[in-house]
Amino acid sequence: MPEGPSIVILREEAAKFRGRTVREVSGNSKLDLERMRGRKIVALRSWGKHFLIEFRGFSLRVHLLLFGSYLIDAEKEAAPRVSLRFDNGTLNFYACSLKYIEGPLDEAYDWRGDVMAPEWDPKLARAKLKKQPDALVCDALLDQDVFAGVGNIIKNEVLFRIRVHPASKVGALPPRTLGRMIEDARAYSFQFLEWKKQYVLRQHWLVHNKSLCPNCGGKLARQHMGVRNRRTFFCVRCQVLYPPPA
DNA sequence: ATTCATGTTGTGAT
DNA sequence: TATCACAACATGAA
Repeated sequence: MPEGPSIVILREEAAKFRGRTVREVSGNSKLDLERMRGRKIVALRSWGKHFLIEFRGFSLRVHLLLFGSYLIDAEKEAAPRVSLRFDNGTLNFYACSLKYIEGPLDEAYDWRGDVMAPEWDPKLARAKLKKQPDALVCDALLDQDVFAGVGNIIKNEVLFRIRVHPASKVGALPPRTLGRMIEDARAYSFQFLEWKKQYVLRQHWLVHNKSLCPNCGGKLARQHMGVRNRRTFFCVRCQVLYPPPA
């Protein structure tokens, strides 16, 4: 579920609850869920992997983490972390992290950092990357402060699409290559969104969870890499390492 | 049956 | 004080 494009789908599916009043609330969250009862939803928004239910004065932030899920107008056996009932349906979240955001969302979030947002600002991303020249690109793409919404699948696919080795240093990328990484982080995220909506995302993976390079036919490398130590799939022949090994 | 993974936060050690 | 490594969370797919 949980990369940025999937949260956009959630936001679109939940849009029918905008303007609706919470009639019933329940769930096993430790938060004071009662706070939402009787309150009207001002907006349903998202920032990166955060799904935001905005009320007047505060918002509920839902993060699906690795295993989280949701159901609209449906239930399952597992106990919901939070269940919101409206006159026109229900919104259920399972195995997720909840948090209240106090005050206006525009003060809590910089929408320019969300790769899925209309406000996305590639120049700002470049400026942030300039401050971490020693970071590996496989870590930089997962940095939610730079690329909010990018997750491990998008990371792997983008690096293959731009033919950059995941262990490359941010500061060693030629400026045009860095520009392509920033551009493709957004472009592929929207491609991901379209494929996911059509239920054909998985079949379009080029390297993620794959064993052979679609470009040269060679065996893909698979290793846990970077300070985040996440699964990384790449082709040592087709993806260029910056700086080049000595 | 067992392992592992689209992710983040908090804790305790260094 | 700051940084780091790891545990915890929790569920379905392979």
